[in-house]
Amino acid sequence: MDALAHIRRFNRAVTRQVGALNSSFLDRGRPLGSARVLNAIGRGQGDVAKLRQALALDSGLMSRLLRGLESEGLIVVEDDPEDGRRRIARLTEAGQAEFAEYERLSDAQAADILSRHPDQTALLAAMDLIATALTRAEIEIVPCDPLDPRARDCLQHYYAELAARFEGGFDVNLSKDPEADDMRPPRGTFLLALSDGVPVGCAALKGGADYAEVKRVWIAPAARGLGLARQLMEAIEAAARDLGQLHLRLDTNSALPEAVAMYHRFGWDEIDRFNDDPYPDRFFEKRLNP
Amino acid sequence: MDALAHIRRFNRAVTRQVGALNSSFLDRGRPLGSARVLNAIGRGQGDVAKLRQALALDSGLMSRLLRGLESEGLIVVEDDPEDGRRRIARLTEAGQAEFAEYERLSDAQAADILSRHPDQTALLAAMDLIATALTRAEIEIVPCDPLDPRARDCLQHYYAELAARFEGGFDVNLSKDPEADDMRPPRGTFLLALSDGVPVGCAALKGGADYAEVKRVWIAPAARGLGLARQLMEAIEAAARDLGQLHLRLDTNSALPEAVAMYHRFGWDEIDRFNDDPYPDRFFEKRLNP
DNA sequence: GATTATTTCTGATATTAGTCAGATATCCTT
DNA sequence: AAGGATATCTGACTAATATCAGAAATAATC
Repeated sequence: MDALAHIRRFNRAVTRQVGALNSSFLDRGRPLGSARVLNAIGRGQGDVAKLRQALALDSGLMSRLLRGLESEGLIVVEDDPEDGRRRIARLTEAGQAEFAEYERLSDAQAADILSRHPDQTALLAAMDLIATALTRAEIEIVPCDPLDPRARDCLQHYYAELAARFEGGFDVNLSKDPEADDMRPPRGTFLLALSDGVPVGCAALKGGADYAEVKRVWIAPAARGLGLARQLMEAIEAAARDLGQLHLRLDTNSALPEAVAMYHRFGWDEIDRFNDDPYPDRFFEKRLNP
Repeated sequence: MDALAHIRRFNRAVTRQVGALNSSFLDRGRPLGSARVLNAIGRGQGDVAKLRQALALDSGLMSRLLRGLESEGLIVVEDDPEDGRRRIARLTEAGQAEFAEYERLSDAQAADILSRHPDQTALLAAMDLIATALTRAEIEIVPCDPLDPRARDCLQHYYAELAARFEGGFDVNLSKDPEADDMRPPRGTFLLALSDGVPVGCAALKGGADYAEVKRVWIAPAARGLGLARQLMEAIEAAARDLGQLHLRLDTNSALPEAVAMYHRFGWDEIDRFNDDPYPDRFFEKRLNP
């Protein structure tokens, strides 16, 4: 049985699924085009130009769809204060209610899919893997507060993975957990890799007097092998330069050979132990050009 | 991060994917409706009534789409000899060529998706898991020749799994490999579980003089937990009844505890060793009512 | 054999989606 | 300040999709 047969089967299965979702959307009595626009606006895509690009719509069609939603009282379209040519759409109260109904429909469908498999964790992992593969070009790296729930989410996965891979386990309380303030501007930063809003990786820069430390570099299993680590490390270095931190250090562990190999590959120099944290046994530094 | 966010992301990713596939289909200069009908016919859905149901089309629209394809010379629509009201569509030679082109387009896209992830095995496994979950209601169990490539495919997976799970490995040549003839009517049968044409499980009945043996019960990892084993075992028992084999036996191994538990659960009685095959160490039998 | 149901087909019509050309207002660059 | 680029909007048009009503042929049922 060749691989293509499996992909064809997958394509047919999800095509049906998408068709079912679309027709359930039509049950709300609005053509699919309008529904798509309404949902995109509800999801924060208010900028009409971006909206048009995201939905690949002709400007004429877009304009008419907006007029339609406007006359239904679901949206208002206002001039962009920063650019008189552009316009920005936002939901009215009625529009928000309608958007919430679409979200409810979509969530009900999602719950239904989830209920179709006994191993929901495996199903979610499979979905993540596929969604990441399909949207790999669109992973964006954004700064984020280290206490943001999405950041906490990444860190929990990170700690859990360390606990699983270190022989003696891992207790974050025994490690030198950086203060959140050290990972916020102007001292440092915390970066999140987002794929369609879902966090799939993180990395932190912890500011210090003599040097800055790179911490908490983690990539979701579903997103490994896509070159995301390089993107994150480059973003961290760029952030360090912006903050005037040109002397970087980090520590890691031999139990994470792919991390050790990665730092070597990315031009880090291995150095002697520079702290007394009980977990790391490998230490690196890198000096940046201004 | 809750599960629904992950599913929504998956939905968006595959919706885009489906959209891309659809628009690549449009590159062949035929509206999507016609293309869908042509493909359904090519995949064996010739019966116009079933076609209409499968694609959820109005009878008027269906009729016009068929006329369109007919006037393009891609299909011929003939009366159903068994029911004068019904009609049956089939591809002409030109239609088959056109259908093959669509398959090629779809395969090219499939190959492209596959190339987007470094771990293609994991990606395929994830696709299988999802496709199986989405189409679980539509798994069909069909008899099949034991030498059919799809059967060989299942058996290879089966042997590989035994090799991985038995302490000393597994060599099919040391085991009593049933002759293919014993697993064909009228002596026995070989059943395949198909999900949209892809084999996701198998089971064999090997005919014998005193009793028939159930062999080669295997479920693809992606399809486990869906109750497929019960379906297969019930189908095997039904086949045994049809063949007049009311005394069934099987052997298995303690290294496969879920199999042992399953046979107990399905009403099999554990008995003493009844053969000298080196691999099994657990033996079962079941007597069927006629 | 009459009645009812089913299947397909045709005609009429409506809605949705997609395309193109040009008008207008604004922004950007020089 | 002028010219070119960009964003939106409107009008005119085409194609595709969807819906409805009824005709014709056949099957199923009583």
